[in-house]
Amino acid sequence: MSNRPLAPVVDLLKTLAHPARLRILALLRDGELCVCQITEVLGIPASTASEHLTELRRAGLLAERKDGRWVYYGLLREGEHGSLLESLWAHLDGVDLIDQDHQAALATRSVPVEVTCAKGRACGPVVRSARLVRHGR
Amino acid sequence: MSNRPLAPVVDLLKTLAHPARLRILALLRDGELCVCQITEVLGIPASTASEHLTELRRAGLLAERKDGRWVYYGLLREGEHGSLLESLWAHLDGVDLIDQDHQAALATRSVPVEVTCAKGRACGPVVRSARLVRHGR
DNA sequence: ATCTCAATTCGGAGATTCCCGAAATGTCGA
DNA sequence: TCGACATTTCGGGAATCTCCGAATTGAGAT
Repeated sequence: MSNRPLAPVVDLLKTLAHPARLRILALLRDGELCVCQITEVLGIPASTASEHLTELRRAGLLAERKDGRWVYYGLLREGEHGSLLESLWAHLDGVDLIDQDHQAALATRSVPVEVTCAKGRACGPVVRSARLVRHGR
Repeated sequence: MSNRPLAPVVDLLKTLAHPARLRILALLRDGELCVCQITEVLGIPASTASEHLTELRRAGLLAERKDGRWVYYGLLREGEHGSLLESLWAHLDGVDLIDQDHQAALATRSVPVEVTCAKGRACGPVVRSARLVRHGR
């Protein structure tokens, strides 16, 4: 049970150490969402969301499921990261942004995917308020 | 219990997401050490070690205690990060580098500080094997 | 007062991360 | 087959992180 490298642990933590990725993880606690839905809730470009999702999947935190032209991402709960995520939820509990995302996701989940995804481009600017900002340390 | 920003959580994770800082945290589980001892065990320049220690302290993970010209750093166990650290230990358990550090620290702890600190400069190159290497992802 | 040495701060070079628009890919529906 | 659209990949500019040697600070020792 030895001979194990340190790098994987560091990589996992690096993956977690980003606001958008934490928001995505928290979002998916309530069930899978497709990229366009996540894009809508987070208020970021699809390309950026896709990159974060790829990163989270590489870290073994998410699973992807393709359905037609939509790609759904869901939390991988069984992985060995379980305990770490559990304590992470505690830290995310009561965080404004996370709660707001949760509410926005409720709305998004209540309508068919087609509605949400078409809206982003057909209509005017996105209504979503919370923008991802670079934060100093 | 709301109105809490996300940034502090991200900062904590960023602080943890570094091999040298994880090694330091693991080292200090067995009790406080001074900067020169940590420098010795990790095999890195004192300035680098000092910067990592400052970062860990800023994150609320370490406390510093000054004694003469030595500065000792110790784990802050009571903080609200407790549960996160607990699951972190599990991830560090059985990692080679961490075990090696633990052994090296035993040796370092068994002699007075003066011996360890003087050795680094008086004698030839440091004997320590494990060097901190940049790791790809 | 002066020297020594542990520790920190500083300067700056190199590597990495982050982000977004543009282009590419793949699927559905007409 | 073609157009629309969700998603991914690509390019590259900007911000951040990381590291180390040099300079600085501060506390003991002489």
